[in-house]
This record gives sequence, structure tokens and C-alpha cells, in this order.
Amino acid sequence: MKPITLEDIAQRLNISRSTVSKALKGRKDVSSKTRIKVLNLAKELHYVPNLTAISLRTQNTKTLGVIIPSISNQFFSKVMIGIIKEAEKNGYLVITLESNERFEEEKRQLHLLLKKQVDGIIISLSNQTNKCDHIDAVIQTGIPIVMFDKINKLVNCSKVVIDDQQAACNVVTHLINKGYRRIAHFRGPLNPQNSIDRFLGYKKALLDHGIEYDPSLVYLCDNNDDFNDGYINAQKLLKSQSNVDAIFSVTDVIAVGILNCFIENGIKTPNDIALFGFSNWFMASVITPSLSTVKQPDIEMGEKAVEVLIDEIEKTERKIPITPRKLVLPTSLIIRDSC
Amino acid sequence: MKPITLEDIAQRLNISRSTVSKALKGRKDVSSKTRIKVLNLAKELHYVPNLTAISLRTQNTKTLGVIIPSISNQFFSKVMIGIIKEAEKNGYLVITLESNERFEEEKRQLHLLLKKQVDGIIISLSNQTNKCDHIDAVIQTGIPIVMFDKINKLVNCSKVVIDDQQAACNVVTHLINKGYRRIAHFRGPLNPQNSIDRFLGYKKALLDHGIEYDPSLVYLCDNNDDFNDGYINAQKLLKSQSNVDAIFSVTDVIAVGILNCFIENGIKTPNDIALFGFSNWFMASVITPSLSTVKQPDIEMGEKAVEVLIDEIEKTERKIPITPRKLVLPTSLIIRDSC
DNA sequence: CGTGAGTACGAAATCGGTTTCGAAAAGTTT
DNA sequence: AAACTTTTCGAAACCGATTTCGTACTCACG
Repeated sequence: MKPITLEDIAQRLNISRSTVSKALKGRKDVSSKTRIKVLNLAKELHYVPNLTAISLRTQNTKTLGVIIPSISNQFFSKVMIGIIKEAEKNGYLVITLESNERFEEEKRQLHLLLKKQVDGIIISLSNQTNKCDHIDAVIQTGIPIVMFDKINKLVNCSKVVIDDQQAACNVVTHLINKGYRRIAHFRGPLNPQNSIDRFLGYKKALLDHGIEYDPSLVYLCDNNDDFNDGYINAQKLLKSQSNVDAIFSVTDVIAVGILNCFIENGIKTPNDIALFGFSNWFMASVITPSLSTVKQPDIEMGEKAVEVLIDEIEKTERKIPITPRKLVLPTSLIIRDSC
Repeated sequence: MKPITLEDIAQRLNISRSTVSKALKGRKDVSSKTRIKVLNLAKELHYVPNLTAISLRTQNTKTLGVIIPSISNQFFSKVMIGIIKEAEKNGYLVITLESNERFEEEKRQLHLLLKKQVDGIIISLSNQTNKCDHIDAVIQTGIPIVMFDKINKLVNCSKVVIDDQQAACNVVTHLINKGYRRIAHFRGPLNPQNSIDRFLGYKKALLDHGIEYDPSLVYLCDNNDDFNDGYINAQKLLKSQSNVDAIFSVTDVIAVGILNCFIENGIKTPNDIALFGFSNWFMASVITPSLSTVKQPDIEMGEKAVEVLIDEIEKTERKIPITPRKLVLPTSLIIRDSC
């Protein structure tokens, strides 16, 4: 069951394979008579061009590489939907890798993708990543790379993000306007920019409203996606007797952990302590009480990242220099029963 | 920034590129003197072989294709983790596509992967898929294909599954042993085999214990992953006054929808109506009451699928005929507060 | 009828490797 | 020293396309 090649078609028609190639690509230095013969025979034999050969010749693979910290994370898997769909629409396929929040993996996988000669790369950094020499190295090679969500500000490449600081500030401002005053923050890991930004937004909102920032009200959740981190820190908060009346949680999953702890300890939400999440996880509307949260574009973020990336790939192919862009996508607050 | 080629190395050493190739591959018709010179220079220049050229010559791409119905589904994204990790371990990269539960998409994407010349394909069928001519066509081409979870029994290829019928039977048997008698089943879509099997397991358990099967106690949830389907059908159940004392739900997400409806209507679980889910969704242990469910291998299922697939790929390359296998992975019941 | 423009096609190079085969060079045996 | 084996290397074919360039041919026009 060998696939049909240009040569096969050429032989059957007693012409050269260059003519066959030109006929199929609609070049004009082929008579319409031969063109039609070629097209018909190609269809009849179910000719499918060998993409590997084309890649070797044209030096592009029509393949994109993606590295994300976690595949089973609801947000990232939604982004992947957008990436894959938009890529497919433009004739690209997507190779996915998972860094598992580890820097060394991320670095190794980046090399894998370069070796595989993908036309471009989309990446969201691991929590461990604080140096970006590996990203700079990619940029040096001339292969376009786009970062999204978990970015590093210092790297000179295109980025697709939300304004985490502004969104966080909006959340806390909303809580303050509702009358809450002792607002705790369950923050994410120390390293990632978006976790930092959400924390800074929290501080900024307090400052803007003349509320003193109290470091003892900030709880560190090392793993954004583990509700246990929320649960355990919520226990600490309850023990601390700190009179907190609201919590801004870095993610919805952490918020669910908090809520669980509150239910077990008879704390009523929002009456005793209000709660605000982040990400609009699809379960946020289902739990009791339903969780107020920040709606964050996910599929759209993937689509935009691909749009930017493909634009840069095409520019690179046409030797047009690329200038890094930063897309900031809008967020909005979803107010539910938890505050 | 052109990458280094064999030719580059050959020229600098004044030897031919065939010798360079042979030196790098450790062939024995190269003197150790030249071999060492080549290896050193290759390392010095950071030579990276061009995978596209190798693919063209060797006729394999070291790439696997995966088609799943939904990427953001917790189960499938876990399977993807296993697939990607195991593939990477064996020197393969993975292209992922999402059929979005649509037959036409699935068919089109299968063609995309063939065109891309992946070495093998892993697929979980969409809900719409009931004919498998497109799969048979792949088998005809000689490219190994492995189905997992949502399979079609009639297709003659390797499969990695759980015993849905047995697992469902175990669930309902457990409920019966606990004293429940009017057990409803919230079933999945009519088409998929696993949804059928869970339904059959439900019926079998009733039969085994002399409980009459009552079709009016079966509720159809067209979308496994939409808790609203559970919510709405739970409302119907409450209106029907059917005295149900337990529900076996086709998925945990549906079960959460049911639970939500019960909470709103003051129905206590498990006291008024017990509840049993399926899949061990990571939230199942967090909700109140925590949900009894079936623990189903996910990452492992992905790993096994890749193991089988790569074995078949290697056999195919060595012209060894492949005989389709069926791997049935074990499941277990997790008993929590909801029953 | 000769010349120039335009048309239609193929040979060959190219992409970057792998592999076969033949030949030169070195070493071994009689 | 002749004959034979082994080692070492390179030319060339190959994988399947694309693309440049040269040539043969047709046609129109002076």
C-alpha cells in the first residue's frame, strides 16, 4: 500500500514530475490540456502530497509547539481548545507538552520542539521558572515564540495576558464597596507573575481606600490547583482569630478548599466570611453558595496567541522583522452568592 | 542563523558527508581517528540532525496523533497526560485534535493525521460515531490505530478500556447490599458503548438480585459533562414522585447536578436519596456530601494505549503482522458519604 | 521567410539526511 | 613478491517534493 507520488502520476502520463508538480500547484507554464489530465489522474489515484518532503524543501513544518504547566488544569485545557482550533483553521497542527510546573522539564521540552523544527512555539511558564535564558535562546534562533498567562516581563517576545493586577484590584474594591474591611488574601506561589500581580492588585485596592495592609492576612498557597492548600490555610486563618470578614482567593479551586473548611467548622459564607475567587471555573456556579469570581478569557486567549504567532511566522518567512506585541484581554467580575 | 548540516561538518574536515553520517551513527566502517574528529566537531558546532530529512528517508515521523471528543474533560485531559508522557519517553511527540463529539470532525481530523504521516493514532470515539468506516480505512493503510474508553466493538484494532458493565454492576450491587431498592439510573447518551455498558451493568445487578427493572427510573442525560443535564433530570425525578431511594449516575458531573437540585429542594443525601457517581472526578471528594464513585484509571489508560501503539508501530516497521489486543484495566469503588 | 515574443515542457539542483556499492589503501598470508 | 583479505572512504542513488533555467516549439508580424 505505497502512497502515490508525483513520479507515479508523471510516469502514467508520460510527462515529467516537474510538470505534474506545476500542474497541481496551478502554475501557468502548463497547458490546460495537461493540467486537466494531471488533476483528473491525481484525484483518481487519491494523490496526497508528502508533507515531509514539502517540509524538507520549504523549511517549514506547519506544526506549532505548545508547552503548558498542566494539561488537566481547567484553564489551560480551555486555552488548548482555542489553540488547536485556531491552528487547524490556519493549516497548522499542534504538538503539546506538559512541563508539570518544572523548570528543567520546560527547558528540555523547548529543545525537543526546536529539534522537531516546529514553526513557532506557544508557552506558559512553570511556577519554577524565574530565569528565561532558554526562551531568549529560542528567540535567537529566529523561531517565533509567544507567551501567555504565565509570562516573564523581561523577555522580549509577544505576550497574551489579562491585567491580573487590575482584575484583582477590581475584586477587592468590590469587596470594600460592599462594606468588608478585614480582607484576607490567599495568594498563589511567589514566583509566577500573575500570582504576584493579583497580590499587588489586592494591596493597591486596600491602599486606594485607606485600609492598612496587614501581611498577617496573606496566606501562601503553593499550589493554585490543590483545594487542600485552600483548606489547610483556611484552618490556619480560623485559628488565628484575626476577625477576617472577606477573602480574596487566587483561584476558584483554592476558594472551594476554603469553603469546605468553613462548612466543616460552621462558618457561614457570606454572612460570617465572604469569598471571592478567580478564573470562573465551571464548578464555581454549582457549589453552595455559588462563588463570586473573575471571568477570564481562556479559549479566546488560545486563539489570540495562535493569531499572533502565525502572523509572526509568516512575517519571518517573508523576512519581515517582527516587533513583539502585548495583548491584554478583558476580564469581568461575576457576582454570585459568596459575597 | 542556519543550522549546521552534515555537509558543513564534512567540508571542514575535508571528508564526505557519508563518512560523517556513518561516524555519527557509530558504523564500523569508519576509522576511530575520523570518528573522533567528527564527534568532536559535531559537539563543538552543536550539530542537530534535521528530523524532517530523517523522516523523509526513513519513512517515519516519530509523531503520534490523538483524537479525543473533549480536551477540557477531566478524564480525557488526564489520559492525555499519560499519552504525552509515555510517548515522550519513547522518543515520540504527540499531535492532539478535538472532535468535539462530532462525527464529521472526527473523520476530517483522521484524514489530517494520515496526511501528516503520523506513525500511529490513538482515538476515543465521539458520541455521534456509530459507523466506523473511517477507522477501517485507517487500518487498511497499515497505520496502527488504538482505541480507548469510547470504542466500537466491531472494529478490528487494539483497544484499552475498563469493564464498564462490571463496574456499573458493582456499583448497583453495592447499593442493593446497602438496602436500597428503588434505584434510578441517570444514563449517558444512547450511542457510546460505555454509556450502554453502564446501563447494562445497572440492569444486570437488578436482575441478579431479583429486583424488577423499571424503565421509568432511567433518565437520559445527553451530555455526560453538563451538570445541568443532571440538574434538570433530577427535577423531573422529584416531580415524578417515584419513591426513588438511590441513584446511580453515569458520571460525577451529572451527580453534582443532581446533588445541587436536591440541596435546593431540601432533599437530604444520602438519607432521603443516596447517590453514586462514576469517574472519580477530583471534586468528588470535596463536595458535601462527598460523592461515592468509581475510580477509573486515566493517566494509566493513556500510558497503556501508547505502549500498545508503539509496539504495533515497531512491529509494522519490521514487517511483523500485528494481532489486535484488548486491554481491560481494573476499576474500584470509592465509598464516601453520599451512600 | 526570418525574427522576436510567448508557450509548454523537462533536466537538474536543492532540501539534509541514509545506505549501497565500488574502489583505493593498508595489512596479511603464502 | 604476488595474491588475498580487511579496513576505510566516497560517489551516487534515494526519499518526494519545489524551483530555476534552458530549450524546443508555436505563432504573429515585419
